[in-house]
Parts: sequence; structure tokens; C-alpha cells
Amino acid sequence: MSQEYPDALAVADKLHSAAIHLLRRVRKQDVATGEGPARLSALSVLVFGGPKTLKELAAAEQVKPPTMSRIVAGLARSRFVHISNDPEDARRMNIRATARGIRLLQKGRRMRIEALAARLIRLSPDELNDLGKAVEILGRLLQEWC
Amino acid sequence: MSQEYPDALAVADKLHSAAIHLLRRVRKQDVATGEGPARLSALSVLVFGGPKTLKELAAAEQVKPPTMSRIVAGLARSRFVHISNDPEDARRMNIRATARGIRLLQKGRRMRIEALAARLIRLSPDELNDLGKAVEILGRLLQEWC
DNA sequence: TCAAATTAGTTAGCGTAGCTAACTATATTT
DNA sequence: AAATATAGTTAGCTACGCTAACTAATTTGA
Repeated sequence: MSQEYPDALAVADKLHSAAIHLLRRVRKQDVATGEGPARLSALSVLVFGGPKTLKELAAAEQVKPPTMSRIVAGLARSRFVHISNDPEDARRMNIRATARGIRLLQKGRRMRIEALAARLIRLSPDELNDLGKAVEILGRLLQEWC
Repeated sequence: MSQEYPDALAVADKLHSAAIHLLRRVRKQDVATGEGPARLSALSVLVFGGPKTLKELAAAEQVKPPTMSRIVAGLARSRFVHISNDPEDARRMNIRATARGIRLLQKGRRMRIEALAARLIRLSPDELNDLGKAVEILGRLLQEWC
């Protein structure tokens, strides 16, 4: 009992630090897309989760409606998403990624992931395998979390 | 050769996603400190790495000098850091964390890490162990990565 | 030695991204 | 029909990133 907790704390500390520094490195690839991380992330939700209302998108991104309103406005201005009226409720908007949006997402995602993968291939097969197990665990943990 | 690369890509993808979502969760603890992540991170560098000039601090945080200038100004206004003149070079400033700054950092860090650790202790010992190995690997990888 | 170049940091001004409060417009409930 | 609730926007604040242009101090080197 007094054995697990300090260990979890130590892992939490290093994991937190690693997440911060890892994102700081891959974020450098983003400038090439011309869009910021919040827009790319929202676009990703639309591409992989299908059309959404503004409120749903805000909830998915854990952000308040006014924030998502501006993110969507930026994406729409650049024609990466298309906004249509909900036929059942005139208050709602239906937001969907355009083909252009899907292409942007694929490009940006590919660049970030490839920059990271270029580092990962320097690892030994064992190390990569350990990392693979860890991301599976993290994926499950994050799904349960909130 | 065509075996390692796609695997690294898959791990990179999930790792990237996990880092984004993990930070989004722990960041919620930050509001209680009253300071943003960039200030807390810079303060952390000062606490664990000792006094620094503005340029050194900017380099450590991978940020441009004007950005760090504003971060330091905010920390100084709240008396979390103390700025003194370099006796050898009047252009330079020596920035050090105050006792108040150290206390804030410890508080904020503790809250974020504890929120994360509270999730990690739900894992099995094996899973926690896998995660422990992964963060060690990531730590080394990030050190080499510019 | 003294003018030119370099270096440290700031200021001004821009964009993105987060928030709350207050607003409009539409739906729903009573 | 009026009151209430819901969806989204607007206005205005803060933080945090950048570049360009600036001041002040130090080095360089002719």
C-alpha cells in the first residue's frame, strides 16, 4: 500500500514531464499546416467522429462554446469545415469536415506523427515494444478519465 | 525494415494522442495555482536548474526571448522570482526563484502529479511497471531530441 | 583608441486559444 | 401566451507564441 503510491507518483511526474516536452517537439511541425493545434484537433474530431453541433464539438474538445465558436469560425473561413442548418432545430448548426479539411488533417497529422516516429525508430525493438504497451495502457486510462 | 517503420508510426500516433489528452486532463488542476503552464514550467526550470539569465531560460523552454521576457515579468510581478543585475555584464539579468516561488511550484506540481497518480494507482502493478519503463525510454529519447 | 559589430533584453503589434458575462434567436414548458 | 431553457455569438479579458524594431552594454578590430 505504501509501496504502490510513491511509485505511481514518480511515474506520474515523469509521464507529465515527458508529455509536455514531447508535444513541444512535435508542435514545431504544425506551422507547415498554417493552422493551430486547437483547430487541427477539432477538425480531427469531425473527421473521425462525423458531423457535430457546436456544443457537441465543444464537449468533445473539453472547451466552452464561445471558444469552439471561434475555432469553427476559423476552420470555416479557410473552408476546412462546412456549416449547415439543422432542419429539425434552427438554433443548431451541423458542422462537417470538407474534403479540403480531411486533406489538411492528413497532411498535418502525418508530419507530426512522422517527426515522432523518426525518433522512435532509433529505439531498440524491445524499447519500442515497451512503449507500445504503455500507450495501450494510457489509451484505456484516458478513456475512463472524465 | 518494412516491419519496424509502420509499428513506430502506430506507436507515434497513439503516443501523440495520449500526450494531448493527458495534458488536457491534468491542466485542469492548474487553475488553483493562479498561474499558467508556461510560467509554472519556467519556474520549474529555475527551481530545479538554479538561477538563469533570460536567454538561458528561453533556450531551456524552447521559446523566443520576448516570450520569456513576458513570462518572467509576470512571475516577478507576483514575486515568484527575483531579478538581480549580473555584476560581470550589465546587459544580463540573473533570475532566481524565490521561496514563495518554490512553494507555488511545489503546490501546483503536487496537484497535477497527484491527479495523474490517482489514476495510475488504479492500474495493475504490471501495467504501472510497463508505464515506468516507457517513461524512462521517453525521458532518454527527449533528451537527445534537440 | 574609437567606431563597428554583436549580444541581452524590451517594446510594439500581431494571431491563436482559453475564459465569463451578456446578448439574440429559437424551442419548450406551463 | 408567457415564462423558461437551450444554441450559438459577441465583447472583452488573460495567457502565450511569434517577428520586427528598438535601447543599452560589451567586444572586436582597424
